[in-house]
Amino acid sequence: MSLYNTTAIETKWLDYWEKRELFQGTEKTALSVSPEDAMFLLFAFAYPSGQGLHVGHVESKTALDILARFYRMHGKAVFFPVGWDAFGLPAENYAIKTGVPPAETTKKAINTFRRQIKRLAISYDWKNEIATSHPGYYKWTQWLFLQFFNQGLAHKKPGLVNWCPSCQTVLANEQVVSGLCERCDTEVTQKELDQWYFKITNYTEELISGLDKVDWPQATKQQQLNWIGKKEGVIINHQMKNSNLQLDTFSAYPAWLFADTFIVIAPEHPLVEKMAKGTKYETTVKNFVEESRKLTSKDHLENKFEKKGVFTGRYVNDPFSGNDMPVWVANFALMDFGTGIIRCSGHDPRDVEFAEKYNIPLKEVVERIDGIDGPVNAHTNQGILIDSGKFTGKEISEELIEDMLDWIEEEGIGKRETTYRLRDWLISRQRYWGAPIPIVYDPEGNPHPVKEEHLPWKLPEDVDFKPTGESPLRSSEEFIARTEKLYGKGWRPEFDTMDTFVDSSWYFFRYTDARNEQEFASKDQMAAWLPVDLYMIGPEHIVLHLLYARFFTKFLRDEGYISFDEPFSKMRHQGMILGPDNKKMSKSKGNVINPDSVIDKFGADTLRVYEMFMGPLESDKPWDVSAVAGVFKFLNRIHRLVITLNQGDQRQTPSSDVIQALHQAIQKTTEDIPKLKFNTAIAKLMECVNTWETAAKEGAGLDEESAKKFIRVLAPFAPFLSEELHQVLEGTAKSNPKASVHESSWPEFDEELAKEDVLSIPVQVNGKLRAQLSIDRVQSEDTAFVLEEALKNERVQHWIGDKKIKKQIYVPGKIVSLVVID
RNA sequence: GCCUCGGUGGCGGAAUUGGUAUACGCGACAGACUUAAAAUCUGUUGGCUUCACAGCCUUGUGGGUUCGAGUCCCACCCGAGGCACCA
Repeated sequence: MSLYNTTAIETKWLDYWEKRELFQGTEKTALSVSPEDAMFLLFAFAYPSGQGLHVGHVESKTALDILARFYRMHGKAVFFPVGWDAFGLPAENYAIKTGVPPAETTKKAINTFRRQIKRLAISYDWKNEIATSHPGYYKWTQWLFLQFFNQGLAHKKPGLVNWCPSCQTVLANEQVVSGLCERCDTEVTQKELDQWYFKITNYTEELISGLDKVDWPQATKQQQLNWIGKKEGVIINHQMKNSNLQLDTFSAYPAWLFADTFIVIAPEHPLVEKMAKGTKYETTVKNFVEESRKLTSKDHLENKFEKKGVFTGRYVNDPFSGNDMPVWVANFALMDFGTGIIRCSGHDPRDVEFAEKYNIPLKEVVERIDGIDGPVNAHTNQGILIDSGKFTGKEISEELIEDMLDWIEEEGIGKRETTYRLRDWLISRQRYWGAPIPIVYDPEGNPHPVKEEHLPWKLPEDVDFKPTGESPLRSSEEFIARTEKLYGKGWRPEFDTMDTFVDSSWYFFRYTDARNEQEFASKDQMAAWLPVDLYMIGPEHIVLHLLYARFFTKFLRDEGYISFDEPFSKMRHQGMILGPDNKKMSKSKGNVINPDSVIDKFGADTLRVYEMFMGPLESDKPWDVSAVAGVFKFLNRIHRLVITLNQGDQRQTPSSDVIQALHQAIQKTTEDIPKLKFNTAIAKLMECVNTWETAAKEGAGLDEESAKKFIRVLAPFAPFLSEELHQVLEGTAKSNPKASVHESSWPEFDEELAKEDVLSIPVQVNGKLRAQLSIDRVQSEDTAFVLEEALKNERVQHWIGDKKIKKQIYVPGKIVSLVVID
């Protein structure tokens, strides 16, 4: 038996769909249906890398494509757009090496992706395609920047920033991973620079509470919360002796405040220099600060267990004990947590380690009640307070802590405070291939927004790509001349470009109205489609992109453009597809599977069905070369069954078995597809084919009408084969093709036909399975009858013997359970 | 250390949310067709005991609840990911 010709079928129907412009230009279709029938399916748009499509892209794109086709067959309006996160470093780095402009490389890469995606029959709406590097797109990225600027949410400030010496640019906190640059793994250093920031921290509380409104994986929500890092505690004010300086400390464990005996301050803290000035410790302190500034974040991590510090020569008054507390500069105090200053006690193992090293006296104020040795710490924070002023003798509890905080506030010693890990978003990048920040400076150096009529504020082309540590745009004569011509002599443009995460924070708005030249998107179009019904995104984008996109959404709501406040109602992540060796695919390991070569060998349908059949969408799964061939076999069996059905005069009268299998398959796919459980849906289709094949051998396979239903259910998974078979059955495959199978409607299933006629009811005696009863479905409702049948059963009788039946249970249609006693 | 998700045959995985554990696929073994191989087709396939009928065991480990637990509860072990000198 020969195999069907995948290439011939696929080119034929691809061509036909393209001519028909199937599912293209769908942006207005939401207007003709009720809002709940408008589905916006969003794939996290990709960076068009020179490597082309990999099998991981295929998985998530296919999953969404199946949903798109499924919902269209249900008469819903589906919006399934495509675009490119086209600005970014790889194209620029390539330009540095070869001199080829990023615009060219990017265009080429997009063309490759487009060809590969079309081959897969992903039913994207190509008429609404976008690319962030297109002036028609970044004009609005810049316009949005100006809205933030006008509202005071984009501002320039000096500060210590993360600097990647290899990429020659600053990085956001989010782009530094364990002290290394997220992209190139170079050690990140600190640098003092004037940079642009977005005030995402204005929305911190809302970024937390909004998570309750969305259907996202729990782990994703948790990671966002970790990143925001909310922590409640108390700020205590301290007056410095012989000085007008005041030190504020942050404490998350107020029960120990009476135990604190000394204070440490972070080396980067601006007060360090001031307090040491004029004391005999000035030089020691200065040297220590210098030394720690030189450390990269990675050094810092590697030295993490060695605590170092120096005394500043200063004391503060302790509002709790009334004693003097020495102030130390220490490397374990972090500038970006709390206030950068800590009160230290014998209850924190870290403080203890430091104090013992430098012989600083320690104190404890909690008497343990759990009988364990050693001081009470953060994990065993219970016991009775001793030597704690008016709180002595009280047991630590939530109420006690509230009382202490009330007292602290009444006494004016300090006040309740919540700190966050989240910082404002640094968006300046000293790179070429990004959207220019639309700001110009007057001769005095004051920033002014670029006028709206000058947008898009175009990225100049006459630049030198070689990295110098300064923005490449500085080398553009055209850029400077343009600014002077439009704004006056002595004016100069901002030379930095925006972080590419700015581009991707609003692309889903643009999709809804991609060709609008008057607005970033019209309110009507956004209201018609948004929020996104399902967002499919890799787990690697959980923190950065999602946080930023949510921030943009909340801002645009406050500006009155939209009325919702969370952009992605439902989100799911695809798992990673691993190499056959169960390891992450990588060129160096030589375990990369190329989707093009799989298509060449087995066709796009096999690739799609295999990837959906591998296992649950969200889990990581290894590639199995022979299982791919198994899927191809499955599709060939379908092809054979349908082709022989249409040949000769062997008209089949389907057996009840095969009709039942068909209705079960329709039912299962109807239920599983919206739940993204594609693997079990396909398993059911396979079972149906198994039954069909057996029945067909006896002349009792599916009739033509039933076969057509099967093909329609198969269509979202295997769009090419199902189109071919659909047109074969319509008699239109060779010439004059008719309406596509993908325009047909989803078949209904008959629940009665899907049910088994005779049920096999298991009987348990004392919890052990002892017999199977065959009961007619109608009779299975009759409890008395089934129990009687069970007791009559020979095997059941054998296990009961002459023992007494204590209890008998029948769960209709499921199981009989008998309990006997000796 | 904290948070999250997991642990089921040789492998990928299924199990209607407390009701026949191992669906479906891969692999393996045996057979048919063939000079032979490939392809295709047919059977068998969790473990142990048994000539067989059949019985016992089995969802990381140990307890518990229940007529009944992969599923619920408690304790622990292992793996993956995230956060972390976080006061």
